[in-house]
Amino acid sequence: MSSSVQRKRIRKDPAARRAEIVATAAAVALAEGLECVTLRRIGEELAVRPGLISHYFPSAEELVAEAFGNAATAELDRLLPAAGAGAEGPEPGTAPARVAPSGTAPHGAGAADAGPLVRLRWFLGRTVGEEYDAISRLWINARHLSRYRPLLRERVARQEAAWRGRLEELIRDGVAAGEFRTADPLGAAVQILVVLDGLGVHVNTVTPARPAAVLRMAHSTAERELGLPADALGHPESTEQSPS
Amino acid sequence: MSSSVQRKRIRKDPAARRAEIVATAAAVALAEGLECVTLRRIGEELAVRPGLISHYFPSAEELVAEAFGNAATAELDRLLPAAGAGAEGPEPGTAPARVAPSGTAPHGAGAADAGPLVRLRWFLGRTVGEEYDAISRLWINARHLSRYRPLLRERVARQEAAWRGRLEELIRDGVAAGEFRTADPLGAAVQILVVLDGLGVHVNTVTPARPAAVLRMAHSTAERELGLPADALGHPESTEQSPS
DNA sequence: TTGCTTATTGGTCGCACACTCAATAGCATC
DNA sequence: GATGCTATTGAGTGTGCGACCAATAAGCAA
Repeated sequence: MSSSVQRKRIRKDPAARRAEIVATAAAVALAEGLECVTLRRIGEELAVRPGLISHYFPSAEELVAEAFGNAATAELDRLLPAAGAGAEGPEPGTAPARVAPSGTAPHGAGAADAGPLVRLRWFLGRTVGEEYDAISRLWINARHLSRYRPLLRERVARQEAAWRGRLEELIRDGVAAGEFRTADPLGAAVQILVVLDGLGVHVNTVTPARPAAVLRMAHSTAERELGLPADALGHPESTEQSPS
Repeated sequence: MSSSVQRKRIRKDPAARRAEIVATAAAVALAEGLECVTLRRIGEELAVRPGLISHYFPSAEELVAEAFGNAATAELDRLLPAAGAGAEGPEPGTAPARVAPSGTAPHGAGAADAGPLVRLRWFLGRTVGEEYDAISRLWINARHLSRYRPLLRERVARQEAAWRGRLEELIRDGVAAGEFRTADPLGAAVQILVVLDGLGVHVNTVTPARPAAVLRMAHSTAERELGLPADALGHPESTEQSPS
């Protein structure tokens, strides 16, 4: 009954099909790496011929860049939602397709309507642990591949700017609310991100267990740069549920 | 006179040939990336058939891992020479072939016989600027590729340990000499390296100019962790010759 | 000089990739 | 129900890769 391949063509709306392709590519990129985003792979994933993918993306590199941009944007929105971005969502229907946020909705401590300090603590708490590993892997992947792929390089630069901007905005909010104290919100944001990058590069390697001081580097950098008392941002493990 | 290909076989000592292959692979890895280390590419570089390369390296992955290890070791020795490693060199002739250190011999400020503080300042001074970019690129490359290549992953872990150990040793020397003050030399070393990694991941992307505070992050981390006064380690650009 | 070991060649195979393009068939519209 | 647009297929091209192996010749030893 199921031995013959399905020959039935499913003809879809170009915009919807394109969105579907991008979403699939983003998922593959996040889970397996950008080099697995190939015409064949994505075509197979969607039960569609490779030629169709190249119909929507004349060059494969475009798809790869789009996949990265999509995945990174989704993760940024999940980890560091823009202030005031509640459940309503801006411009429903108009927004380009994005990979579905994996499970954990930012409802509660990380919600965009909480205070800057709480939001920052929540963000930093999410940047340690296995949950963040896939994102670290994606960034390393993209940063390396940027060496050879101009289009991807540009997308990486744009995402960098987005993450930097989002964090800077959070810091400005905190300064305005009197929770943070810094003369250079952008500089503080960059420093925190540099430390996060440095902490994240080891995901693909087996690294000896790190002391708490190292695991807390992003936290202590933020505390120092934002004029917060030590431990104001919590400990990496204390924000999470207790390990089984 | 030179139209016909050279058919003359040059038969070399296996050890020498192997060393030659590794050195070439390391150079290609450093200059163009680990994915350019292929049987064909290295064979062409040495005017030799690809089959010969696989004769010495049954799996291509082994060669890639070896190339990385070789390049990284050479760079470590150049940037952070082991204390007491002067011109004599340990066990001459026995050491495996390494890519030739590129020009700048560590004679002077960075020499292994200088004091720990001077050596550290020299090292940090070398980690900013275009000179270090190739090394940053290599590390990102290797860290990403480690995701798919177990042999390389292990080599990366070994190199990480080597860099960490070398820096820790330098710090211990400094503590013993009364120049540094820390209760946890290893922790300090790791923190400095994390910051360096974080600063280095952007080499393949166009990034907006960074403020001095960011460029000095490794310096200030070291000063903080080693109980040094601010600016004790100099400024990134002041250690170098003046730009033209 | 002769012989022998083995470093080196030349060729082949299978695989995965991006890219091209004429032919085909869904599906909305009339 | 017929028609036309176009999303989708199928088939084929060329490239580069690692791996494999029998044949060959370089250079050392007898």
